[in-house]
Amino acid sequence: MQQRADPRLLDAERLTQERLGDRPLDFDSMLAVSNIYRAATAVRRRAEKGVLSEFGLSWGGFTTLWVLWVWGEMQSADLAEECDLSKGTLTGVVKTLEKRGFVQRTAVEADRRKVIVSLTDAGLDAIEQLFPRFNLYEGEMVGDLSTSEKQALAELLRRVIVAAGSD
Amino acid sequence: MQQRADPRLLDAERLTQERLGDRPLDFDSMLAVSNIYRAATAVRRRAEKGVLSEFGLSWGGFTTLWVLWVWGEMQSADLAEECDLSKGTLTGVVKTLEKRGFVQRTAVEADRRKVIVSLTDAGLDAIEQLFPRFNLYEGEMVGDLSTSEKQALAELLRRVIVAAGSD
DNA sequence: TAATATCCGTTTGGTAGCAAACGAAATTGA
DNA sequence: TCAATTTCGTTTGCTACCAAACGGATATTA
Repeated sequence: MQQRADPRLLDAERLTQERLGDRPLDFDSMLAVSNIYRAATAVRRRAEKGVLSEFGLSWGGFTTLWVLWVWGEMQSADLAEECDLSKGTLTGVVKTLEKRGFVQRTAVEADRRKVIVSLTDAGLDAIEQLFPRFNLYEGEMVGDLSTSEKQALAELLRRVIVAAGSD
Repeated sequence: MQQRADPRLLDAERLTQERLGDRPLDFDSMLAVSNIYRAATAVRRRAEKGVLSEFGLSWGGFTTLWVLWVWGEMQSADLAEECDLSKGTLTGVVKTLEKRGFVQRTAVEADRRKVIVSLTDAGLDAIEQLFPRFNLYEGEMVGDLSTSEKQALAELLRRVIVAAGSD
């Protein structure tokens, strides 16, 4: 009597069960973590190919514009922190955004080591136009989920972020 | 009477509500998507700094070894597909793994355009040692969640993967 | 002060990632 | 049979990303 495969698993997940099912592994954690990563990749690629490419922005560039929009101008180190990038990476991202005319750097008089990054008018314009459209994409990507499922998903992930972030 | 902030939101999420709360945006989708991405970054960084660095492996290199372990030797294009990488990227990852002595390339007699990638003995050894430890990390990173919450998380993400993957 | 330590953003050197162009090898079709 | 097309994996040119080294600027301490 043929047992039907669990329809809630992706093909790759099923094969993994077949091949590793006899080992003492934590499959629930494995599936949760690997799906976090796969979902993030899918979401990023979709957004980059869709809205973001029209503005010549990568995910990182978009995030940076978004943070500056919501938080206002910031010093480089804080911006890196908020965008969840290393400061070295941020230097490159800001350089690219500067070329596109979306942000500007300003030297700080009082402490000449520091640099303030802020949106230009063009950058403000771009993010004001872009974000509502980005948000529509977000809606599509989690469109299969009900409101309470979206909230549950966000909350579960919040706990993962906290747990994984604290070494 | 001071309203207390919702303790279930991260600081950045709270500020976003403050700054954008009056706009007609889909906040539930926004929080779900951005937390997917933040969780993936946190998980990846933690794993790379922890177990993976001991074996000189990146996330992509690890994934490739893992796929070869579970699925067995594969032709390049299929391997790229299964690892969720472009074929160009896979060429580089395999090159790195070859240097480390973990995989080998074999020409296909019948069709000389094709290349089979397979684990070496050292590669098999590495993934057999590595995966159980990686799995412990996975367990820690979602350790705050109950078994049923992990399963719920995986299932919600599965639906996001499907929705975001189908353009 | 002057010497030392710390802090800040950039640079460097490495891997990773993509799309698109490429060249060699099949396959198709006329 | 042979020209055109398709199918492989690699290469190229670009951005992104990190850790660590760097060099200038500020703080600290003697």
